Amino acid sequence: MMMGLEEGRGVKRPFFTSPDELLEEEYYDEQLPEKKRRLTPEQVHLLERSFEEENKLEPERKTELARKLGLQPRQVAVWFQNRRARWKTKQLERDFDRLKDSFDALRADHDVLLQDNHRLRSQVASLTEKLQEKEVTDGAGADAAVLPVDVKASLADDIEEPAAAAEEAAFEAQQVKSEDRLSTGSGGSAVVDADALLCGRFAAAVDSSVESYFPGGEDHYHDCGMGPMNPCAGGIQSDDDGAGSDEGCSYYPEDEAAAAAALFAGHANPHAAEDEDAGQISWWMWN
DNA sequence: TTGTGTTTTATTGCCTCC
DNA sequence: GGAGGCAATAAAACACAA
Repeated sequence: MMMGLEEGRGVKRPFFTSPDELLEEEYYDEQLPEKKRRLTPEQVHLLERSFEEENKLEPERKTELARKLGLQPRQVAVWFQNRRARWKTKQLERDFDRLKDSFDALRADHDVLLQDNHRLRSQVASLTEKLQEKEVTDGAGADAAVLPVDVKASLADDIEEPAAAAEEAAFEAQQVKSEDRLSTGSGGSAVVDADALLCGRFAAAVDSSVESYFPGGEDHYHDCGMGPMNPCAGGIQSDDDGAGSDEGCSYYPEDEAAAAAALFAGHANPHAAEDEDAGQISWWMWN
């Protein structure tokens, strides 16, 4: 069915003929329609420059470019379509890397705070033990002068409660406090508050991160980098230019942003963070 | 040389906007 | 309803290791 060039014409044409040659020989008009041909470096360069200026193609610009390049207007349109798709793919990879870095940093922060939590619990247990020994040696009634009864009861509860239950309480506290993270909280132990605070920080960081990655507006795709040299993206460069000039924005629509935020918010739960190796984080982040 | 993976060009079908 | 955009996909061209 598919006939090769050599079979069809007897001559194998080099792929990188110049635009002039293409024009002179009415190259594409004469070619077998089913054979794909790569564009010349000059053609690609001009197309890239045009894409940097504006990634969408008005009809006049399309015909003008096609005339300059010796291509069919349809080919120019297809090139722009594919170029937008490549740009979007790269942007997706950059967004993923940024979010992963943010998550890794927050997880490290969380781990440090969990260690602090554990250390402080040990201190509380040790001090309470000493207090109880002192009660025994000093006799009944002396403890009233050392600590109020309700404080001692609270401490004892904290010590006796299993770690998992304490963290559950921390998560619940976080849910309550997440709406007012910066207020000076009271009620509940400082240890638990620290954990809850972390959850709040995580959620706040995710909130701001997601907000920055998925900025508001009806059309992020066009607002961030897909438009003509917008300041957010810092301009669009060709892939050959290497690093992303079009970093810093996402093309995610709002519903996808919300989904990503929801996934992150799920990990404001310390249990989820601890179990993440087998949990949804690993699924989302590394699959 | 050949097998395989990647990139590029092009098509198709669906969707949205005017 | 037509034009144009996008996602998914096919297929040719290319790169490269064995």
